[in-house]
Amino acid sequence: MLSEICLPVGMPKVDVSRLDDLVKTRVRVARGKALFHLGDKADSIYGIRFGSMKTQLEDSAGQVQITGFLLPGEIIGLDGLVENRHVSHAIALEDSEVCVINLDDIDTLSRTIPGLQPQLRRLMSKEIKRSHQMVRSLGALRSEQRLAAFLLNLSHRLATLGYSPNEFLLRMSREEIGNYLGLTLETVSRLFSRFSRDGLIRVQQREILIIDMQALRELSGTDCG
Amino acid sequence: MLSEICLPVGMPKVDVSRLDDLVKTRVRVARGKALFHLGDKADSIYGIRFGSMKTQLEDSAGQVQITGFLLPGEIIGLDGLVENRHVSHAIALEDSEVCVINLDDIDTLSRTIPGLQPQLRRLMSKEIKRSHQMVRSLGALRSEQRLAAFLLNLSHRLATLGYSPNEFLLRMSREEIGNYLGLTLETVSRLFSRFSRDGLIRVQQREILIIDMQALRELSGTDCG
DNA sequence: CGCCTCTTTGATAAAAGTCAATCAGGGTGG
DNA sequence: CCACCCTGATTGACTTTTATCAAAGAGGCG
Repeated sequence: MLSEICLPVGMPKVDVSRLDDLVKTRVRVARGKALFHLGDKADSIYGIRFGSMKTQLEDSAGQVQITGFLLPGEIIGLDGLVENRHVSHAIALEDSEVCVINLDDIDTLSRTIPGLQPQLRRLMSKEIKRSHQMVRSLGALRSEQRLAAFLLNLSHRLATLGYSPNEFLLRMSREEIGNYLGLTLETVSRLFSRFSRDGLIRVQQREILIIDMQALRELSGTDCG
Repeated sequence: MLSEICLPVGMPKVDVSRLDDLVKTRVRVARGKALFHLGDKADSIYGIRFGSMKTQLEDSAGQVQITGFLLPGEIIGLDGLVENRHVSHAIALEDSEVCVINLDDIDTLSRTIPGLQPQLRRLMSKEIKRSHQMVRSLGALRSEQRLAAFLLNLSHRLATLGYSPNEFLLRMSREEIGNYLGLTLETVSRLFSRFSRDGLIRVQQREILIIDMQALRELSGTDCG
């Protein structure tokens, strides 16, 4: 159950009990607080149990680039395993809880659970794929396409979690969306207004109601992303 | 030696001979030809031995987004391990050779070589990190900063390989650079001309001579990227 | 109530894209 | 061997997109 949240894809049932050893620790992170900071020692990765987080890079001048918004079941901290130092900050968008997966424990357990390493590889590969999609979005799409793709992607992930794909609450500000999508907050706001005017969505502050999913898809020029 | 090209970072000497088992196969790829295509079965990753390649996404409309330019010693195919299907194309920019690393072999060998899985994890984490840097470049930097960072990054990687950091040959067209950086080929061309006019570089077709590395660094507003 | 943060909207400016015309090299065939 | 052609690169004129600056509106909370 817990394991399914943290390492969800395709494990045989028998192994699940042993997998629980992996996720001994849970950590709560209050809204606005950091799970880890750039430079922190990274000997674990984290699976979100509930809540939502953002990860962001920060350069020497203090300028920030958000690289992801994470939902329950998704894994955080995969970019810190090069030198075992986190290269980004992970900050909670709302009160959240994560489970801690120690990497040495993975290596130990993987001696008796052959499927474990390929499993972790899949998770890392998925993050690479996601990140490449992000590059595509920023490199090839115009602002309205990016925002449409962003909404569809959120919608899709929320649906996977059993929530409504049509109606949801944004956990991030216009500024954070803009930063993530390489746009200014004003542009994001204007696009929301335009989508609303064109009957694609209803938007009131952070509440989103998707009215015309198909039109959004066509606008985004992509499946999700 | 060969192993160092393919899995280069920090392995104890004793293991090297066994690692050679990993890289039994080498493949040559002629300029313009693909090492693999989107949708191909992905049971291996590839280390570039010599030459250079690009990886690119392609959407249903055929539009392409280049996600990376790869040099010798770098690993290709890490984004295909989710469903064991490649999600990108890998195309040689010049006549190249790669070594093939089978993933099942990694899992088998890792039972006797404990450092192997963490090693692969580092490689994957590095790709995630690189990709996040790319997101930052596309999301937060202006065109001239992106191109400056691109040149510095190439310079740095070539220096690591023992080549001159100041003088090198671009293996990709203006169009490919533009695609990669989210710019048009005209913008890339204009920027090269401007950098040249401002005395930062000398450029003749695809030959690049970096004259003022420090100024490029300041322009890019970053260390490398 | 009033302050504070977030959001919306407008006017204007800057950045980068588009369209179009040359220009330069490299290779091919006469 | 040289002219020509084809691809890739440069440059210019103009347009579109998006950012910037500024002001006002909406909620939420002390």
